[in-house]
This record gives sequence, structure tokens and C-alpha cells, in this order.
Amino acid sequence: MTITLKQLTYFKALAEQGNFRRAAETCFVSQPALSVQIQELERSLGGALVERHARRIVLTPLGREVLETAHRVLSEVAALEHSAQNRQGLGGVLRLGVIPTIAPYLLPDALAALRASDISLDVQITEGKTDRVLDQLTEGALDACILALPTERDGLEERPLFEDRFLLAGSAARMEAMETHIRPDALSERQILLLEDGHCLTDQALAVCGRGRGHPRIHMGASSLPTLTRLVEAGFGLTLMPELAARSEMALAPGLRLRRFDDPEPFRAIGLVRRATRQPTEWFGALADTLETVGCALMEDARRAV
Amino acid sequence: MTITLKQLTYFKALAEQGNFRRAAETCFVSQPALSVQIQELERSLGGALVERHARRIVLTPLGREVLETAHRVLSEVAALEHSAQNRQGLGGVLRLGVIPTIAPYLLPDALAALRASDISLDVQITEGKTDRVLDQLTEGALDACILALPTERDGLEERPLFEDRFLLAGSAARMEAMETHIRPDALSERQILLLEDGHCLTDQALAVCGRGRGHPRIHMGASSLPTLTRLVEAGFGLTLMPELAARSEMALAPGLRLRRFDDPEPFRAIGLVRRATRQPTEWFGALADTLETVGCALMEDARRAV
DNA sequence: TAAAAATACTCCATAGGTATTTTAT
DNA sequence: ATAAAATACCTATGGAGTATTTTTA
Repeated sequence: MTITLKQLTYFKALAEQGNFRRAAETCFVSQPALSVQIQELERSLGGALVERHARRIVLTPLGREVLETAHRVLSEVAALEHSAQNRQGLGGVLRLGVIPTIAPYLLPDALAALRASDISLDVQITEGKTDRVLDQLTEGALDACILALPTERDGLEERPLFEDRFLLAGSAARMEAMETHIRPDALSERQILLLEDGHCLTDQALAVCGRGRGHPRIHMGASSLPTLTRLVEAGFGLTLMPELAARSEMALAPGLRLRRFDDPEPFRAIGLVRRATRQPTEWFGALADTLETVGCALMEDARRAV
Repeated sequence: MTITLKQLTYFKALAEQGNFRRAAETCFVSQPALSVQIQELERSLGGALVERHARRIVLTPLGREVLETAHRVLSEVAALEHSAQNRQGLGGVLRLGVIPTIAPYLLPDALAALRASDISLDVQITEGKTDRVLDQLTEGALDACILALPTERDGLEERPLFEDRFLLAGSAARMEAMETHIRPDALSERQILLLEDGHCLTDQALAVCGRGRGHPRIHMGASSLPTLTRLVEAGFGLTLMPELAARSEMALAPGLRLRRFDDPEPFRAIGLVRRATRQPTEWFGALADTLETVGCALMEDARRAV
């Protein structure tokens, strides 16, 4: 009626052994059991697979063709079963969404660390703003996201990784004109440049500077952090620079000056998010641990530098 | 414990439907039946394949990987089952052995006829002398052979196809010196050129000429019929030319002359041979019928020509 | 509360085993 | 006569069904 893997397994053994009895032995079943399954397979395929002779069997043309398919199918399934054992972490590709103000600064180190770690998982990165990657995560198009917490969405599980503090960034001239001690909410919003709408960093910066104080005057809607950095370097205003991005941005904008805020320093919480599910997922914890280690190390470096 | 095609089928349906109940419906089983098989598959693979959410499911990375394999495996098996229906004649490649004194003369027409016929079978030709192809047939390395009957071996089934009569061939000078009516056994053996040992044609020619009359004097052990033809054309003696080869050989050796023997003309019986097996083999009869038709047509032509 | 999946339990189909017959050399 | 595969028959595993519970949104 229907072809089964068992039938294909028995048939492969029969073709290899050339004899029903020996084939049955290698399959650890009785000879009639194997005979019946071969007959069943022949009935399904509508033709003989082997010529039965007194001392041996010979494959028919159909049998040879079926044998090839059987080989392919069985090896595919065997690979599946085998991968179940040898799998550390998980099989397959983990689709990871990362927001643009994190991706270029965290991923180089993070991917290197993942590659080196025991959890051998392939990662496929999707870069997108918070809402977009969270939508994809919810739909099932992504497996996890790295972004600023909290997400404030239902059905998601958040795991904090590290704190990314904000530094004040400006041109040398502007920064020298500043007083020594700066409190974030003392910044006049008119001085602050922000990324274009949609970047969570924009909202966070507004929150840090105390939105309530007056109407924000966003001079430029820069589309990326490097662009924003260049504008600030050129003296068009100040901005809040995440520590995470500091080293890279300084390398590209030598005229930029950074200054730490007084304690308590404002920060964004970087976290890993996945769909909430009751069943434990091996890879999530391991991935988060690795990212946490990498992220904290980067923060250490940043604190030594500024 | 072991992966089954049923599990893969159910899993594929689940991935497509995104929901256990609908997947179960498309498989025409109850929801618990499908649930259990999915759990079984997950147990075999040692990891979750789907995340269970309230209104839908999402594949895990492992699930996506398994789904790809499942697609490949199921489509291979489906192709097998499907080919069982659409198969005319047989599937696969028929390995056909043919002796050298038949192959080049019969095969061009025969293969064309097979290609045109409804029995769509791929044929792979092995050319070799009688003993060699029969050994391969017995071993199972060939499925059938075209050669001169009888084979006089056990375990083989012979099917006569057509009679290939022998013509007397010689140079123009020699043939003009011959009397009008020739009886085969009247030929002096010393005039006759034969192929080298191993060709059945050699034995047949000796039998035709009445071996008992005296010691055969084989002037040349030619390795192929075309070679033999050239020697004869050059006047080195006479030979027996199978009607089957006559047309081709005449084209290559314009100086050659052919003469029919008086009735009863000597001939070799061309037949198709396979391993004897009690189970009926669809292709054998169909193949034999086609070959018989082609062979008889060639014989008709030959008789009109000489 | 409603919808979906998991669990519990029962039943039956079928794969497998033993004993035997049939077939081919 | 012997060796191998097919057949007959019985048993037991496990896949599927119904009813129910659990879970999550």
C-alpha cells in the first residue's frame, strides 16, 4: 500500500547480501519478515525488484533504480538521526535580528566568539530597526533579536545582556566650552542632534535629556550613527554616543570629543529577545551567555578608553 | 526510536498548515495521532521541531532543517510511487549484451525502433563474444543478450528472433570461377577464411562447411567481420557472410561478390536470451517482439538485394 | 472563556516470529 | 536431497480513535 523506510532498509540489505536469509540476519529479523516486506514493496511499485534464483538473487532493472533511490533516502534519514547525536547547541541556521545601532559594533566580536564557542550554530543576521525586527520575530521569520530593552510587547521573553552607557559627544570646540560636570537632564535639547525617527536610540536620547523640559528641536534626522557622528564632529551640535559605538566612531571621526556623564550615568539596556515558549530552548541561554560576555568585555574596554 | 516516513509526512503537513488540527485533517487522521507522531519524531531527533503557541506554531531552527530533509526524502519516495504508475515496460536501464557479428548491423535499426516504441526503456549495450556476454548474463551484470542460438547453457531462457542466412562471399574473380549451383558442404575448406577463435561465427561456418570432410585450413584469424571482408575482397579466399551484415559490408567492400546457396540455405538462428526465472518479465517479451520485427525486416531487405 | 494541544485509555491493524510447504538445483 | 524462499498462522507491538485534561491568550 505505502512504501516505508523499513521496506527500503530491508531491500538495501537484500541487494547488498544477495540472499534473503543473510539480509534478514543483518536486519536482525527473521527471513519471512524480510520476504514479506520485500513483496510488499514490490506490490507498491508494481513490479519485481529481484529475480529469485536457487543460490542467489539478481536485481531487475527496476530493482537497480529503486536501490539508488533507497540509498539516497536512507542516507538522508541516517544523516538526520546522526545529526541528532552530534548536534551541540542546535542544528540549522539561527536567524538573528539586530538593530543598526548595535549590529556593526557588537557583531564582529560576537560572531567571532560564537564561532569559537562550543555551540556550533550558523547565524544569519537581519539588520533592522526595533519595530521591524520585532515584527519579524513575532511572525516567526526570526528566532531572536538583539536590541534595547524593554520591548514592551506581549509574548516575548527578554534576557538582559549588558548596559550600554551614553557618552556626550561633540566637536573639540563645543566640548571645551562645556562645564566640567554635566548632568544629562541639564542639556538643552536644542543642542542635541538625533537619529531620524524609528531608531529607538532617538527615543532613548530624548528620555535621557528630559523631554518634559521643553520642545525638542531635532536639527537633523541622520539615518545612521556614522552620519550623525560626522555632523557632530563638524560642529552642528552635540549627541549622545553609546559606549558600544564609541571606539569605532572615534576612529572615523578624529575631531570628535567624548565626555562621561556624572553618576548615575544614563544607559540603554541591551538584551536578547525571543518568543516566549514554555519549552526550554537550549540555544537561547548559551547564545545569551556568549553575547553577555562579549558585550561586557567591550564595555570594559570603553570605560578604560574614556 | 526510529524515524518513519509517516512522521516526516505529518511534520511536513504541520509545517505547511501551521497548526496541529488542520495538519491532522489534511493527513486524514485525528489530532492526537498527529501530535504523538510529532513528539515521537522530536524524541528521535533530540530536540523540539516546533514552538507551540496558542494560535499557531513556529518552526525551530532544527525544525527548518528537518523540514528541508523531509521535503527531499518525501519527494524522492513520491517519485518512486509515481513512477510505478507511469512506468511502461520498466523503469531503469536495461543492460543488453550483443555479439560483435550482430551488434553493428542490427542495433542501429533496433535502437531506433525501441526508442519509437511504447516500451520506453533505456538500453545500455555491451559488445562481446558469446562466452563473455553469457558469463556476464549469468553473473547478473547483463539483463539479456542477443546472439546466435543455441547457447547450450543451463539456467537461461532462449527466445528465437529470426534466421540469419549465410551467403558465400568472394572477390569478383573467384566468384566468377564458381559453378552456378553451390552446396555448402561442397565447399573445400581450404578456400574458406574465418574469424579468429572465440567468435561463434567461426564454429558455425565450420559446421556449415562440413567439418568432417578434412582438416580445416584457416588462412587468417581475422578479428572482425570488416577485416575479414577486406581480405576476401582482396582475393585471399572465400567466406560465409551473414545476410545481416551483407549490406553494410558490401558498401565498404565494393569489389566483393555475394552468392546465395541453394535451398536449404544454411543459417544461424539469432535469439534473445535471459536468465531463466519463473516470474514473468514484462520487458522480455516486448523487447523480443521489437527485435524480431526489426530483424525480419532487415532479412527481407537482404533477400531482395541478393 | 475559548481554542488548541497533550494525555489517558482502548482497540485494531500489521509487523514479526515459528512452523511448514514449495521450489530449484 | 538440500538449501532457500514463500506461505500459514499466531502473537504482540504500536498507531489511531474517543474522551478528557491542561494550557495559553
